[in-house]
Amino acid sequence: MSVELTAGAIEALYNDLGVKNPVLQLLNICPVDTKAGLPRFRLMMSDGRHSLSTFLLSTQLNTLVEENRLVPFCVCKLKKTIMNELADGRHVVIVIDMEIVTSAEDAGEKIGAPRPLKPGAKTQLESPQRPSPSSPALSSSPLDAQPGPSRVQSSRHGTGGAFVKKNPSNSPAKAPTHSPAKTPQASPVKVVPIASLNPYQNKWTIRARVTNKTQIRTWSNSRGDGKLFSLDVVDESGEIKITAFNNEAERFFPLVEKDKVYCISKATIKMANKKFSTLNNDYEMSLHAHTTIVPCEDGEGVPTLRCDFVPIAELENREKDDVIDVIGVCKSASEVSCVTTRMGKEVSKRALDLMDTSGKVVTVTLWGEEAERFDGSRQPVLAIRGARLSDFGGRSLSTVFSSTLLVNPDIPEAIRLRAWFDHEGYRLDSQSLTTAGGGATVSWRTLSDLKNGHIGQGEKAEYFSCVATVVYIRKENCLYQACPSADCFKKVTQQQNGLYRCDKCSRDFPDFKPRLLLSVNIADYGENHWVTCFQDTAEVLLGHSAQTLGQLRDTDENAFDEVFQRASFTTHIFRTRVKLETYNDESRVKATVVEIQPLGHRDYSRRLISNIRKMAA
DNA sequence: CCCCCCCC
Repeated sequence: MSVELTAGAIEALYNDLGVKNPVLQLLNICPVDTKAGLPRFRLMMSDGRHSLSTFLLSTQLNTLVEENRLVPFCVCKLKKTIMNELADGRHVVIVIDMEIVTSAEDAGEKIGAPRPLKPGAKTQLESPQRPSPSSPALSSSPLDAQPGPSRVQSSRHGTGGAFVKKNPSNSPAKAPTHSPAKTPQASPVKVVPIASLNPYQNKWTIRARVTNKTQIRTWSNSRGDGKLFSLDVVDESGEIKITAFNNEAERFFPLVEKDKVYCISKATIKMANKKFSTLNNDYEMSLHAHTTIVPCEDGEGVPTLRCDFVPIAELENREKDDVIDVIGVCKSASEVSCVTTRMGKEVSKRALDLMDTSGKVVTVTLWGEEAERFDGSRQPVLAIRGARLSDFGGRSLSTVFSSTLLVNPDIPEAIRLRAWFDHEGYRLDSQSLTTAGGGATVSWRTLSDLKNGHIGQGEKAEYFSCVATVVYIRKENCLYQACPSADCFKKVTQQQNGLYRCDKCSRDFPDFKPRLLLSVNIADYGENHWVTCFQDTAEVLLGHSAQTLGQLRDTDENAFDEVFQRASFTTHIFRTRVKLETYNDESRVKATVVEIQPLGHRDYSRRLISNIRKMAA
């Protein structure tokens, strides 16, 4: 097999001379030390004449590595690259788009006898670990962490050809030069791709489009309080989350609009906390007093959000918690409803059914303001960038904070879907991946599973159902005085003046409402365990409202006791939420009952009864 | 410097 490499392309790429779709051979690939977040890969490429090891693969191409296709000796066509000059003068070629034109097996070996292009100013003394031409080992240290002067000198291996800027005739100049490769000092700071931003460099400007903008939010915790808002921005190389706090929040909030393009410079780049962002970047940005954000006049070239849509039918084969992009016609949308989270917060939600040309439908849940604003009445095409896959009801989707909704976006996929749906899709007998009611995922367990740590050991909450019998209910402190305002369940304290103080609402009330918090010991045939029932489940278990119980306790102690007697030794299905909670380095599994379905006394088995008696004794 | 991905 004969493969033609684009001779001279390495030199051209390095010097940003503009070379179209060069064909290069991969000689080596190694991960760059990114500490956290998505892996990044550094490549050594060859054009048969020269090799260069400062190629950086943009993360959207990581799949090529994961699929084991981008391996040494494969031949690639580089369809889009961006040359980026680091603070120390080294040039990094960021590969935005490429395709593999010849596999490693087919290419078989190194083509030609490429010599390293060594324009860097480092001498051998300064850089003893520099890869030798015969052993193309790459350093896995961060590209930017190494110090180095910013001069550019001619290649030691070259034929006198130097590295120069593009000249008017668009052909490399012949005269050798030692002039700095940096742009003249008078010119503005160079626009760099988002993919090249890192904490070690501070003179940069990015030109990026805003794809998401949050409202201003306030916070208050032990470390202080303040306000903030955040943006997601994108350019052709990647994306990054930007947060503005306090003064900067006030300063920039009115200036920045979604979908517009801005030049942004002088901000802090820090590691992204992947827990809170699904954006494709290891870093995020926060603004400071010297930050500038200027609207960009010629922003047409800056892309809108790029999506990698997963067909709805394909969701069946994806993992729970995968973050995916999806597009479909919104066949139907529920009314907006209000749910109370387990933290006691009220939040709006709306469920949509999305369908695509596979004829499959999936339910997507929107939250908060997004749920309230969404108008599904005209069956719009909805694209969601970064939705999270859940296994509720089989397969369903939910938006998260970093998801972006695009309603009737002006993209080919949306236009195709619209036409398809209006012509034939609308009458198709669609099949949903999400079963109504979601019930298909009940996980039946025993209390031994809980005791032995088979469930409830993860950071994330797990749900299980078990059949168990109430052995004992703690009467002491089962009722507390809760804040009377609608959504607040915080405990109140009575003041000198007789009023009840809620610290959460920062208000005094003339009264409180009694609320239940029951510690219940339940047992099945093998084990027993303490679980907590809050208001709703406690009322089901005891058969009385918290209000009634509060009155009984204060007026008729015997009747109060009898309620607890009657609830003892009843058997139910307990749907229970378990989670490992850590307080002061000590962790324990917290089990909260979220639903109780009575089974009645008849369902005792003999073993169950004897076990329960034993444990109650 | 926050948010902790929410509900069935």
